Amino acid sequence: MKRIADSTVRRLSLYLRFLEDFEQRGLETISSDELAQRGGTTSAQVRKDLSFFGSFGKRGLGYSVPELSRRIREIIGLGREWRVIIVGAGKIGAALAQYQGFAQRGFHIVAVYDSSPEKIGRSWNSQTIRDIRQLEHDTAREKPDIAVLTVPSEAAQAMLDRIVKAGIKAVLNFAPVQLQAPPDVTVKSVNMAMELEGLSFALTNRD
Amino acid sequence: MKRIADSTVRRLSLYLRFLEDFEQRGLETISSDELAQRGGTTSAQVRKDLSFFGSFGKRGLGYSVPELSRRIREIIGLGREWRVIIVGAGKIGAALAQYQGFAQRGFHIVAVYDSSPEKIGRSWNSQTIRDIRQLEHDTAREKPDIAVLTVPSEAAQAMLDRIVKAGIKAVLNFAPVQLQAPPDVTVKSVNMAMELEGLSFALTNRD
DNA sequence: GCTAACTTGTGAACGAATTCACAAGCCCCC
DNA sequence: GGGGGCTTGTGAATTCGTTCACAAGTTAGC
Repeated sequence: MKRIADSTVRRLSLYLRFLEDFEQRGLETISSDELAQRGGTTSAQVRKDLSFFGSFGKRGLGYSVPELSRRIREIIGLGREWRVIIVGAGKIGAALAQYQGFAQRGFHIVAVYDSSPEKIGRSWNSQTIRDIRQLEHDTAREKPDIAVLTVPSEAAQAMLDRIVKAGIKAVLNFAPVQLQAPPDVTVKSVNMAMELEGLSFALTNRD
Repeated sequence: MKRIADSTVRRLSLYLRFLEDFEQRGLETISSDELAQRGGTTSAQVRKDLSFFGSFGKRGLGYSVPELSRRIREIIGLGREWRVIIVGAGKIGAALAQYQGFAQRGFHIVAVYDSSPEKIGRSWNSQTIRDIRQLEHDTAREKPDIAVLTVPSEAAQAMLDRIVKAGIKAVLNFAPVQLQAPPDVTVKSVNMAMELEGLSFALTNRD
């Protein structure tokens, strides 16, 4: 299959959100233009994005909301449940663990780890915080799909190495550092500091 | 000035982090290639990024770590303190409010707002949570530069409109929705759901 | 069944961002 | 002080992503 741009996948994700909204309101069809307006893009972009995966619309009419919805979910891989572990039970980990949006989309938190003796054993939103030393052992048995990494920057690379070695192929990193991983492991980073600096730049370099 | 790509600014932010690291370790000079390797890019990319703003290096030698560091800080606009307000005192807001990385980079949280009577008045990491109804009044007086938006999705657009009307020109949004703002207002979004779906896509569409 | 009004799907044109490739400059050592 | 070994800065080439533009298909109304 032709390589799909990251930006395309992000937009699909966005379209899906609108489609679910439309679905709930009982709307039957939607045009690429309506989708584009809500997503802040163009109708050509929407059609191009979808065309990488097939042709889902009807000329003259638009797209069937339930069908397109289903198709995008399928493309993104939301048809199944994903098993997620959270590594690092700090403030961000806490916020994530109880964030409802995850479960809704099929991302189920199956374990939470930390290294601090005060935290290990404490209960946390229906999860007991486990000792990080169990990571490899648990992973071999429970086969999580995705690791969310919320440890301090200094520890992030070493922990990623352990996660990779344990066989997990997808990581969402919250530490504000650049991580190195083998090519068969996908790492996405959420870097608030970087976003803030983007704002700083925008405020500083106005015309 | 020529328009600078978003990706360029993000990389500058990244380089700066490495430079600060080098600075602390007392290193004097660094080459574009070393910077590139840590940042997961190429030396040509590094040099091109910098060349938009001037020529800071010495041929044959590389870049002076302290000087380049200073220059990038200047470019990004980190020479001054930015006044930040947090709108929405939920779990994510809490995690952000106590995140030390912000203050280190000159982003100072000057106020936290919420609409819930149980939260208003409570103290929170050296800030008292204020009534959201004060937003316009406070903003006129305290002139914050940046608003961090951590309210539920349903409330996000309406709150953004208020923030914009109050005269704030930069917003960091954590609600997983697409927001509309006038062109003179910069909005950056951190969307964890979207990143997770990116991972789902990557796991699903392996070769 | 024909026409008018729409909307999709997609090659082609365009534009933006990255990579290439090399001249120009600097340092060190002999 | 001249040569060899580096490294920058930058036009040119290339790759990648977006937008244009239009043929082809669909629906509705008459």
